[in-house]
Amino acid sequence: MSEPSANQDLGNLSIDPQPTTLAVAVYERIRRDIRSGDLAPGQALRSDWLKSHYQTGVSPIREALARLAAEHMVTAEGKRGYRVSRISENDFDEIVDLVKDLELQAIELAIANGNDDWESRIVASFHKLTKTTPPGLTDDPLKSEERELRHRNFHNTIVSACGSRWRLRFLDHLFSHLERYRRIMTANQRISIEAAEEIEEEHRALMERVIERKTSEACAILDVHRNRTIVAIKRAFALDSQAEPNIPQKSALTSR
Amino acid sequence: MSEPSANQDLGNLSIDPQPTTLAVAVYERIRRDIRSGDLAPGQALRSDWLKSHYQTGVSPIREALARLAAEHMVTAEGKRGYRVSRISENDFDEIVDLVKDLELQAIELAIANGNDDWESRIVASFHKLTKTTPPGLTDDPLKSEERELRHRNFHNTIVSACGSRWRLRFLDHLFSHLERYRRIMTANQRISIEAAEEIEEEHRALMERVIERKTSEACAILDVHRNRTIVAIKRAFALDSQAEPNIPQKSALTSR
DNA sequence: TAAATAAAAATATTCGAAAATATCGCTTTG
DNA sequence: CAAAGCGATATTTTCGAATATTTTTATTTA
Repeated sequence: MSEPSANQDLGNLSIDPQPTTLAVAVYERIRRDIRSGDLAPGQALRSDWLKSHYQTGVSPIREALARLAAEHMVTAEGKRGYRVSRISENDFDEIVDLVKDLELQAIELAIANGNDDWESRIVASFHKLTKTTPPGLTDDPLKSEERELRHRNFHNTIVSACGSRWRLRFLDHLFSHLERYRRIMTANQRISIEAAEEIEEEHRALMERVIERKTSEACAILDVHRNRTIVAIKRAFALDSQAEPNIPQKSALTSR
Repeated sequence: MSEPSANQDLGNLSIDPQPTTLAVAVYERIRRDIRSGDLAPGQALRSDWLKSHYQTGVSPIREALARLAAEHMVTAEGKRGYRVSRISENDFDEIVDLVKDLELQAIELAIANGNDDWESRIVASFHKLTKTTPPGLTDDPLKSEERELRHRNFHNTIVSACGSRWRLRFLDHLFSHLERYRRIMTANQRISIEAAEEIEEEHRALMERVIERKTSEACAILDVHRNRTIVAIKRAFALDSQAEPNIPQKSALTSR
């Protein structure tokens, strides 16, 4: 396993240009639909519906679901099939805590180990990010999908030089869940142009501090950046529980 | 999601008495065989062989492999099937680092949150652990399998009150990989009765400090405890690389 | 001889249907 | 009336075969 300094293969972070098997392709599509909220939490995933919606046989679908179950994106229920994993404020808090733990250390390590190539990849991914419309400023699902991809990519690139594939895997995994929470809870929330610009400035500042190797300043900015989202999501949860103090558990039986 | 204080459901840590589906049963069996080293790193997993060995059709097997791939216990290779994930010293180091990070924090949280029930579960799991033969003192695969289960259970129980299912999941996941390294690298290594007793004493001391809520002392013991294994495994790696500086990559084609 | 090509074998992946299981609605019984 | 029993239906899980792909072997060609 020879490694050119700290610039290592990102592992599962890179996406197949053309997925290797149908099962993997379906897996990626379902995961995307869960992250976007298109497949809602708690929703039952009936094989017939999945078959016709994704245009395949059961085998690829069941393989995809098995993988997603291992990632806790879906939940297998005995011999009663699968459903999209439910969300909860408690679950969200746990994810946030872990991300903060793992990401802050990852940034420190990345700043310590990163090389020129890493820096240029950060600059590149930031540039791509700025070329997209922020979420809450567009209704085009394709555009917001692309935005999310680039946003995830930007943050992944920064930590990518931390030197630990396992840490990167876990982080990416947690990012995915975090993204789901953000997209579901802040769906159809508009944001102002000013707020969008402020977010962009945060990304830029983060990038600059990281490249200048100012560890503690970079961490501080990241903390602010994360907290902004967290507050928004927590507020959404608060409103939600106000509207319906007890969510009816048994529902969403007819898919979509 | 109401929770009775910190005594929460362990999630995937509890094992199904009778697995719900064939696919899950096969998944558990293959995972066990990989952890034990029975299925060696790098070994190709041919569907025909798996079918006859585990006595099922392809579907459950492929679902099991899909889950294991998500956990990085096996690796999917395009349309060329699966093989048991390879091991490397670098990978081992990463796992160890992460475990230390996550476990130390988990213990602190658990000690802060744990209640009477948690304490009694620790005592119970420790008692069960003492009733088994330490690894390296028996050749009976059934006995060492049971030992490993109880050992994992002991450590899992201690952290179980940390209040974060996600953290527990990740930890359990990492423990599994760590166990694989330990069992593969220290296979057919005998240990002395004295060493075995010393390990048992460490477990007892850890349990006692935890229950006495002496956080820093508990962490210190855990650190020593982990380092003992780490040193042993690192030594095994050193001997290995001495014997064969370059491991031939393409091998183990005819399964078992 | 070495590289390139083609046929054959081995293997993985996917499909469609059979089997097993769970769910729903209805009837019966205490 | 509530609870238990029982078909009928919906759904998941599993199998066996069909298809697609990769690997090996043999053959040809430069």
